Amino acid sequence: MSIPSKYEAQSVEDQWYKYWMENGYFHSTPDSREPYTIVIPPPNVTGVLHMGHMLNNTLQDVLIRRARLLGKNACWVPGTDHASIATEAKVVARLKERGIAKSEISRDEFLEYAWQWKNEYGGVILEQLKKLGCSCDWDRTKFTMDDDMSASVIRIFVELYNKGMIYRGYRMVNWDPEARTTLSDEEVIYEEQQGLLYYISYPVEGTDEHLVVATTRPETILGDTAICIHPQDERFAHLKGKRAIVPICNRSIPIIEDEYVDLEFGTGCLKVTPAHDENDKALGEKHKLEIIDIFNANATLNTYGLHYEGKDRFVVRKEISAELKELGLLKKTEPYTNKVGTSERTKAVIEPRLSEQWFLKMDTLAQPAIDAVLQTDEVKFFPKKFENTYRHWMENIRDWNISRQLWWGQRIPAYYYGKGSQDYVVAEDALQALELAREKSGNDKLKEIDLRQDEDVLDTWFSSWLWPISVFDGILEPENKDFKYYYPTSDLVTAPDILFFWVARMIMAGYGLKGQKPFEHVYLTGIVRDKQRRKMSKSLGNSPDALELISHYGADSVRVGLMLSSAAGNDLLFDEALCQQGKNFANKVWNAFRLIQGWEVKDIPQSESAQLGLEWYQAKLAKTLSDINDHFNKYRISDALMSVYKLVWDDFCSWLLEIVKPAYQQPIDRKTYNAIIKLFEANLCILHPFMPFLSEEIWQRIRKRNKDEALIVASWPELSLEDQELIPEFEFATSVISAVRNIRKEKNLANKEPLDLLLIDKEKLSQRWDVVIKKLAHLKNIESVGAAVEGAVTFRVKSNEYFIPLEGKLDTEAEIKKIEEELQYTRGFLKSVEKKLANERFVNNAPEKVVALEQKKAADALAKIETLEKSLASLE
RNA sequence: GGGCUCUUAGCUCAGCUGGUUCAGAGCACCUGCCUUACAAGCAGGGGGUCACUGGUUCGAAUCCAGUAGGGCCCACCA
Repeated sequence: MSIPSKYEAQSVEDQWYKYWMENGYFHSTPDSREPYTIVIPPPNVTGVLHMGHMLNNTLQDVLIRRARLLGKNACWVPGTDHASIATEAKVVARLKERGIAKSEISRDEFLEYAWQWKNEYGGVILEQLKKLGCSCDWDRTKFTMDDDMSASVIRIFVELYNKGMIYRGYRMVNWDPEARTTLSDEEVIYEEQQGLLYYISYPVEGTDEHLVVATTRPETILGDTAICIHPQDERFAHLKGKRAIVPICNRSIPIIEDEYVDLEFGTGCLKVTPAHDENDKALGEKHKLEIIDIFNANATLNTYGLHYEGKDRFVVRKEISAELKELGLLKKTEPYTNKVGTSERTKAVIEPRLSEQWFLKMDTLAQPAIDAVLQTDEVKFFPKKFENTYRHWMENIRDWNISRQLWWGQRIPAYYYGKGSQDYVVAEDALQALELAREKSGNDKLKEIDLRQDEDVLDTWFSSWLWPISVFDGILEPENKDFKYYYPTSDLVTAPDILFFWVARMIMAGYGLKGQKPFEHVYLTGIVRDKQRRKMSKSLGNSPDALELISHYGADSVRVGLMLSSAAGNDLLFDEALCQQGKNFANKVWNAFRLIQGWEVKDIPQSESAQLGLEWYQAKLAKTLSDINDHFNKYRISDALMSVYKLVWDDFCSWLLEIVKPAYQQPIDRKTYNAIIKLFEANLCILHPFMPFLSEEIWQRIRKRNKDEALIVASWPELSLEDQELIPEFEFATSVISAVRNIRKEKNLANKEPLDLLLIDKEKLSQRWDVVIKKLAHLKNIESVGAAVEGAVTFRVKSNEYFIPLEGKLDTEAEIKKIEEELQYTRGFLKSVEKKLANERFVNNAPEKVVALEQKKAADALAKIETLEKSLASLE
């Protein structure tokens, strides 16, 4: 049977995924084992796999696969998010393509379209995760708008309302005129924008004076209801109590005084537009000003816009400034950069708008969530630095606007029965609502038809914040087996940009609703960027197609590429070369398999070198394994991978296999062979979380397996840390080997030309390594001698001096030079050490151990100098 | 404006409570090799005043202060 010399990922990956699925290895049910649970950060149901998902989900899969190998009951719950605003926007756009406007159809019709669309295209991303190798428990797949999930959301809304934590408020909110909905503060992104500061002149009533006001938004003058000056501002003192005329609409407005005004900024005069600015609204309330809202929902002007009615705010900005200029009321403009709020989803410029919305009180929810992270450490962040960010936000938290003027989502379960502002009830369904309404109104004759349910839906995050609870049905059935077993979950892996949106809120929900943390560890990934540090995004077009990468390099290689440079919390500068590195590694492992697979096994005695090599590798594996476990415990995933990488490539392939490898066409002894297979299996097991397909493929082929055996459910190796002294011994041996190789290269000697190695052995190191050195350095013979050998090339490892007799090829001058250089360095080194030791304060203050070490350094250096001087003498 | 954080080899990063695991790793680079597991490879090698300036200390990449320059988060100055 011939095995291809290149590993072909494409031909095996799908097959193994299918095999794992068919055997139910991803599926988890409660049992006596310790649970290990991850809930996926649910991607948008209409989303497609991008690099961020790949990073994020590879990390989760690495963790979940390792937990499975460690014998835990690993459960990774997948699912998708309904993403109300994003999905609704997509559905609206699609309807538009078909010539249907949202305004023309009913809510029910719209929802029907939306569901249809969701069912057709939704969940593509989950299929893509399978290509990546994600071992999710697909039987548990959830969608945030599944019936039970929605029912959970509604129940929590009612519960919180009844506790008085949810209230309605007429507030200034962030209005997205494109999506025509409000947004929470977190969904607004402030961007620096180059704009203009317009200086507009307002005539003062009854005088021929003018007041000049600086504004970035001239179109809002039509909503002005006051001009504000600073009470101490002498420039305007004479205008106190007077009124000004708003240009164009010629409305008379009061000139008010307030210390809020910054004397230094602009002209020291502020126009007040309570309907369109948070601060102005506050001023308006304080001074009892009229509120004039000049905008429609889509940010065109309404009737207050006069001749601008129906025109967009930005169009009006241009036109109105032109008109003002014509009227001679636009004194000047100057360039000005300010931060403009934009919608995270639609990128539209946010319009502050006054409206009736639902809010969730956050202060009581926040406190236990702050304590859990910062006091009790019940929830731990990796990396820790995000705890500061978290604290900052949590301590300044504001009430959460949870209503959205959309249709796609959980409809707010508030039912109105009358015209009064308090004529409503909140209930899980219409029937209960009716009962409550009758009670509250005292009107027994109310019928279901008299009830009008609130038109708004809930913010998407109002369902996601329940995710770790609701996926296990912990809200509707709090005592169910799954919830009690899997909750709280173990690890959460997510990007830091949703720390507030999601992570913080889940922690609040966990404590607030269940009195328990939702997860123990939060691993915050970096953001995937391109080589120029730009965030990878669809619009920039700098993001490679995830599936193309997989089909080109294989899922394992892409996973390795991502994991190699993904220190927690550090941005990942993605470069396809990383995938190539992964692919090279896959091939390396594959070829190790090919080598071993090709050996003929015979019952012959084991060689000394093989035995020694195996003992050493055992020790090395144990050490590396403990390093790897330590890395995992600290969530240093890329370090863990690098340790595996070096273990397999350097220690296993480059050293061990070379040590035990039989000569060409020679058989290998059974004992060594069996040991190698076992060690290879251990390597594959450690490698499996990172490269599940390749490792399973080789593991299954390397020896005969029963039907119910699979690497995915094998056991993580456990090794004792004995015989660790073999490691430094081996390092000594490899130094000798490298030195010989070096001389071969310098002297241009063929690799396999047998050489003699003589040495003056001062290190008292066990000579048992000679067999290994002999084999790997291609030596005829290793022999101890009493004195320096003439006519030989020399090198030193620690205090040992080695000679390779090379008559004819010896360049005495070069040899002398080499020794002199080494001598010079060693003397310099000795001098610095002696200087340190001569320093009384050092000797008196430094710990004994450190002083002893320095003394040893000095002694070693002295010995080496002596050796070098002797060699030099013999050459000259 | 407030808070947090970073600056170590060409690139990406390790270096925990100051002292031989202190100057490291991977990649890239350079030089030999198509040596029957692997050229997606093997062997060898060259790269760094640890951002700058002071301080503490017997001793600083590591602790402290300041300077310069990045990054992130928060914040309503028109």
